[in-house]
This record gives sequence, C-alpha cells and structure tokens, in this order.
Amino acid sequence: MFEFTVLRSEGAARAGRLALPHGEVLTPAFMPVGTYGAVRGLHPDEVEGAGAQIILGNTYHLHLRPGEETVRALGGLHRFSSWPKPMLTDSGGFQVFSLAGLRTISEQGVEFTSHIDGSVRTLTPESSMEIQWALGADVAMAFDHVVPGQASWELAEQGMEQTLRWLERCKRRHQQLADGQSGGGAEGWSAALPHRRTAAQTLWPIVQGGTHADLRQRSLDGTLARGPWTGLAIGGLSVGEPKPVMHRVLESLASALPVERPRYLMGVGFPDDLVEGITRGVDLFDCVAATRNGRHGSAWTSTGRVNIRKAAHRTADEPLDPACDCATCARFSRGYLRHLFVAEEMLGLRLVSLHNVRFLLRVAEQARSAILEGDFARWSGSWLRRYSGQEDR
RNA sequence: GGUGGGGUGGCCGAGUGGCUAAUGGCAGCAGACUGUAAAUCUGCCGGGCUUCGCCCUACGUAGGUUCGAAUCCUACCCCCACCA
Repeated sequence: MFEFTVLRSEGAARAGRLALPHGEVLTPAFMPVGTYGAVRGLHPDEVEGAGAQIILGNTYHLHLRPGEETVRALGGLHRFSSWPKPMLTDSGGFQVFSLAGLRTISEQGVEFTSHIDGSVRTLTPESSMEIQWALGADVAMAFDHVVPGQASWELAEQGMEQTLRWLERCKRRHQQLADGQSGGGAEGWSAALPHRRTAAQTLWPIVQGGTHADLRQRSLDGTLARGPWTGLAIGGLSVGEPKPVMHRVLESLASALPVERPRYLMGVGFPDDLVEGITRGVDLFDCVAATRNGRHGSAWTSTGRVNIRKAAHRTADEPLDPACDCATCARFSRGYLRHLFVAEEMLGLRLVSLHNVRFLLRVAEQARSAILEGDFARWSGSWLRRYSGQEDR
C-alpha cells in the first residue's frame, strides 16, 4: 500500500502510479478540492465522470461542521460523502494562512476564532491528526505553518522550523493512532479506532521555507531526516509570490526530492501552473480555482481564459472550448451559459465548474500521455504557446 | 369638474435653498480569484477632455424669487387616488 512507481520520466517530468487504499492514482494528476466533503456544486458522479481519481477534504472546515464525530458516526468521509475513490485531507495548515486575521499561533498549535459562530477552536499537530484519522482519508497531511509569499527570510524560517517541529508531533500522534493506541494526550480519543473501516492512512509531510532556496533545502533535509515518508508535499507556494519565483523554488527542489516518492504541490494551480509544475517534477496538484472561478464565470480553454459573462458571448453558439470533451462543452453554447449566469441560475455555476475541473484533469492526462510517449517537451511547449495566445498560426 | 398626492439620471428610489453630477438598490460594463470565511469581491456607470482635475448639459415644461434652486413661487403638461 502507498506504493509509488515511476513508469517513465522525461527530464524532470514523470509519469507514475500511486497505490492507495481506495484505488490507484495515475500521475501526474489533478485533485479537485472538496473542502466540506463535496466538490462545490458538483455531484460525485460528475466529478468521477470528469476523470477525477482522488479529491480533497479539509480538516479545519469539516471539524467546524459537521464535526469529525458526525463524519465518523456516518462511516467516515468516503461513505459520508459517497466518494468511493481515494481521498486526501488537508490538515488545516492552510487556514493558518488564509484565516490569518482569525487566529493566533503558538508553539502548541493554532487558536482559531470560528468564522461560523465565533467560538474558539484550537488546532494542534495532534488534534489535526486525530481529526484526519477520524475522517479516514487515504492520505493525511501534516499540520504546517504557511507564511505569505512575500514573507521575509526570518519569518519564512520561523514558519519552516515550526513546521518541522510540528511534523515530529504529527508523526508521533499519527503513528499512535495507526498503532491503535489512545495516546493518552489531552486530545486523545481512542473511540475513533473501532469505527475505522479502512486498513490504513498515510501521512505526508510538507516542505516549507517560503521563497528562500536555503530554507527550502533545510526544510527538505529536516523533513527527510524525520522520514521515511510515502509521499512529500511542497507547500507555501502560490501564496502571493511571482510565478518565476515559484518555478525557481520547484527547480531547486526537484533534484533534491527522492525520485521514488510522489511529489504534491499544494494549492496549485491554474492550467499553465500544472504544465510548468509537471515540467519541474511535480506529480500531484490540487486547486480551488477550477470550481471557484467556475462559479464566478471564468472558464479555462485551450486558448486561454474566457469570462462567460461578457456581452460578446450573448449570441455565441459555440461551446466554451471546441477542443474540450467535457459534459458542458458537449451540449451547451456560450450564449446559453452566459444567460444562465446573468439569470443567476445555479446550473451555470455548475456547468462552468464542471468544465474547469475536466479541463485541469485533462491537462494532467495529456501531460501523462506525452511523458509516456517521450513527447513531453514538445507537447508542453506547444501547449503553453497555444494557451498564452502566442501560438503563431 | 373638485380635492389630495406625485413627476429625479436605463429602471426603482433618496434628497426639501449652498457640502449635489445628485445617497441607495437593480440592470449594464470591466476586472480579480491558486492546500475554499468566496454562487464572492473590486472598479466604472449623463457627455467631453490634457480624467487625484477641468468644461458642458442635467432633477416634467416655461418663467420667476435668490449671491446661489432638484429643493421656494407662478402657469402649464402628465400620472395616481378619492369625490362629483
């Protein structure tokens, strides 16, 4: 279980296969985000039909509602949400960043003021592991400390070192849970164990260090020293830093990351980010943009972005993207989609979200095929040219 | 015919003498969104220009009062309610 096999690589890009308790994930892969146990707006059948092999859930948000006890009582996140395939839960670490105005960090953990009812919720490395264990995803993520992309070296070092210290606590607690021990800590809770149906859950660490190469290297070294791991994540990117900076960080890490482990670039990205990331050795991606932008009327197409609300599409009879094989493009015109947005019909949000999800999944699928055929360099080059509108024709 | 109420920018609707090119909302237009506090948020929205400013034209129509009027006065036109 949790085996990863690199089938073929071209440059830093790799095509692989990841075995998880709930199934296989062929990489490179995009993982749609289902924060609350649902990929926003989409039916699991639609998500699966679009080609998703694995989706995310969120520890912090599911802890707030409905609460992991409820999820556990209803059979764990897979059964609760009726998603039979692999799942990964984020640890709540990203909320340290995204809810910066609502939390205070200490060595022990993070105190959040719930945006729902104002109550104080504490997340620690231990409780994050316990919640994720109760949720029961195939992969749990370490509770990390994300700093903004503009963070100074000092701040980035702080977050990075804290992430390493928290990683040890995550690992210890996760191991205890896996061993079937209660742990005896203040947050310890053995009742979670008998209810678990799946045999296993693995824990992935997250490399931090901001935009600073030396910190990234230290983070990676420290992370590997605390291993072994079945996979590694790169966090703290796409949080305000320029794209070239993200590329540089990825390049500096690509050669240092263990070849035989899947690499997950957290929170990324847009279609071009996937291609750029795969080029630099990334295997897994997740991003809310597909569904969020979809709800906001922004669609990705093979020739760039389209804002479906624009008047220019009022009487447009063509699909969002003629080159797309998604269920939306198969039968709906831009004019109709625009109408749905203007009329505030929720179907519009769903259809564009579905298109975007499929678009990203297909980018990963196409990249994979190209790598397997030894054609990735050519494919990625022409893909990027076409997407950025610089294709000469 | 009489009495009362009302006519404000595409629509609805604030505003009762200077701080009003005129609050809001809707519609319209443009943009943002990357491990989801987001079906959200931001900007523009009378015309023109050398657009952190200037110049025109504007609150039913026509006059008037006033240093100054969407706001006060007069006449007229139109709408609504009730009475005949």
